[in-house]
This record gives sequence, structure tokens and C-alpha cells, in this order.
Amino acid sequence: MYSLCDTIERYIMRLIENSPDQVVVIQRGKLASEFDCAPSQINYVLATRFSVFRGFIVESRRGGSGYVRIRKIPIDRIEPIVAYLEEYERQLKESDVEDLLSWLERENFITHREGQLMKAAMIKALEKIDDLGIPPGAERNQLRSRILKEMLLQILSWGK
Amino acid sequence: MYSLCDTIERYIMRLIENSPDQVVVIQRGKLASEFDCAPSQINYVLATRFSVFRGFIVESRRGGSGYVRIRKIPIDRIEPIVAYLEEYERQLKESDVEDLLSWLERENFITHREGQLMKAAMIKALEKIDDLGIPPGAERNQLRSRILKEMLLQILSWGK
DNA sequence: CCCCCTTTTGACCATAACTGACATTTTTCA
DNA sequence: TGAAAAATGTCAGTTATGGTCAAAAGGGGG
Repeated sequence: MYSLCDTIERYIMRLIENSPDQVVVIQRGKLASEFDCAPSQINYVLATRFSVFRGFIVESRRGGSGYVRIRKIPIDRIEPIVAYLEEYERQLKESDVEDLLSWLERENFITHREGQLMKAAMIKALEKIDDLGIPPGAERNQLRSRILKEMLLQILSWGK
Repeated sequence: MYSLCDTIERYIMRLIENSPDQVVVIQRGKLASEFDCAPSQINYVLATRFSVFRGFIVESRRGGSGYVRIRKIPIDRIEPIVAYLEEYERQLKESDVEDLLSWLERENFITHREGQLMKAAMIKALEKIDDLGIPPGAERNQLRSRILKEMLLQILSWGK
């Protein structure tokens, strides 16, 4: 029961993993016609599956011999994430958390179970707290960030 | 005489028991039209017959190729956790959290690292949120409870 | 017959996937 | 040099799902 989106995601993921430098260069139009879909579908996959929070950098160039380069970000330190968090705090959505966690898990900073616990604290727990006077939006995102920050610092203290 | 609700329950139950991993993935709309009922009827069945307290975890995704995944969890010695959950819904001090965590760890429900993560989310993070307009005291304790509850439910889903 | 609890439904909401028209950038070559 | 061609980007709109909640319907005991 995979969507086209999932299929393309796995295809690109495989290309990256089979490459020596964790980089792959594709052409949007070609890929789209291979999968027989709208070119913008590729952008959708890139935006939803290869975001920074999932640990990827996407660069591209238009025009003749244009390309899209997808690169996996090597992380060996978590501090930059914590630093980034402090600036980005107000915009930390639930999906950002999900993406970040799956990245940390992929990189073996945390186990699957640890990821699930973190998700419970930052997503499920904050879903229905209207009655506590913490409205959805910026305020809740900030709270989420604080929780994430402390957990990341904890992970940091474990080393790797 | 069986109600529709019971019929759907038995149907899903059978699917789960016939599956190797005690998991089944369905589509709400499809199932509803098979049984010729309102889609929300499926939600009712899930809420009343496949709750965590009955030993099931339900996850879902909306949108194109959406799904509902129902998983049976092995229940073993989870009663104390559930009891704790209900008892401490209202007021939960930091020391209560510490006590519970050490108990969970002693009983091997969680690892030491998992305990540290939980502590980071429930204690450290909540110590530094004065600027977010969530006053210390009852309100913060309730927030702590919500976070604990979701994490406990997660732990519960792992079984033991 | 009435009351209460469970079941069932329907209207309205939220979200993921997908598409197409239009915009922008870069190269090519007459 | 500049117009055409070749790429990618954006964004709003459509389709396909599932979620929520309150209200109606059903059913069993007093």
C-alpha cells in the first residue's frame, strides 16, 4: 500500500545509499517521466522526505543541463542542532520533531524506543493541553522546543 | 444478537489473529463500505474495542493512501503502570517522577538512558519555562502529568 | 413507559498526495 | 545579443483519506 511518493522516496534513498559519498544527482524531468508523474511531484517528495530535519540538503540548478543534487548531511555532533533550535524555536512544528527524531535514529544517536518516548513527550502529550491554558501555535511550539532541547542535551552527554 | 459494532470487532480481531505479527492495516473507508456503515462507525469500534487499555495500539495516516494500523500488544504486568496513570493524573511533583522512574528502571520496563530522557523532558525542561507563561505549581504539575502519561502509554505498548 | 447506556449516523474538519498552470533561471545558437 | 529552448521552482487547487463531535436511534431493565 505504498503511495507514489513513498516509492520515489525509496528509489532516491537507495541511490544515495549506494553512492560512495552519500550524494546523488538527478534530473527532475527525467525522474518524473520514469515514474510517469507530474514533475512537481518530485518537488513534493523532496520537500516532504528530504528536508533538513530529515538530514538532507537539496541543491539544484535550473536551465539547460539543470540538476537536483540530494546530499545526506553527516552529523557527528548534536550541538549545532541545539544552537539552531534556539533561533528556530517558534517554528518547531510537530512534523519537524518527527523528522529530526527519525534522523537521530538513523544515525544511531538514539534507539527506536528512545525515539518513541521522545515523540510521546513532544507530540502526543502536547496535542491536547488546551485546558491547561497553553494554546496551539507559537507558545506550544516553544514549549516543544524546550523539551527537545533538554532531551538533546541529555543525549549529548552520552556521547556516541 | 450481535450488533454491527460486535461484528466489526470480531472481523478485525480475526484479521489480527491470522496475521503473523499481530498487526493489521486497514482502510477506514473501505471497511466502512464493506460493512455498509458510516466511516465514523469504524472509529467507534476502534475507540471502544481496540483501546490501549484493551491491549491494542492504533496508528493512522490521513490523506492519499491513508491507512489505519491496529496492533495487538503483549500485556504483562502493566497493571501497576495503568494504576499509576489514573491515580496521578492531577498532581505530580518532581519527586514523584523520580520515584516512578527509578521503579520503572528497577523493574526493567525502561533502560537507564530512557529514564534520563524522561527526566529531561519532565524535570529539566519544565524548570526553565517561566518565560512561557506557565506558572510553577499546579499547572506545571498537570503538564508534567500529561507528558508522563503519554510516555507511560508508550512504554506500555512495548510490553515487557 | 421511561431512563440510561450503547450504538450509529452525518455534518464538518484536518491532512497527505498529486497535478497543472505559470514563473524563473540558464544555456544554446542563429 | 537576444530569442528560443531547456530545466527547475512555486503555489493554489483537487482528490483521497482519516478524525471529531454532537445528535439521533436503539435496546434493556425498572
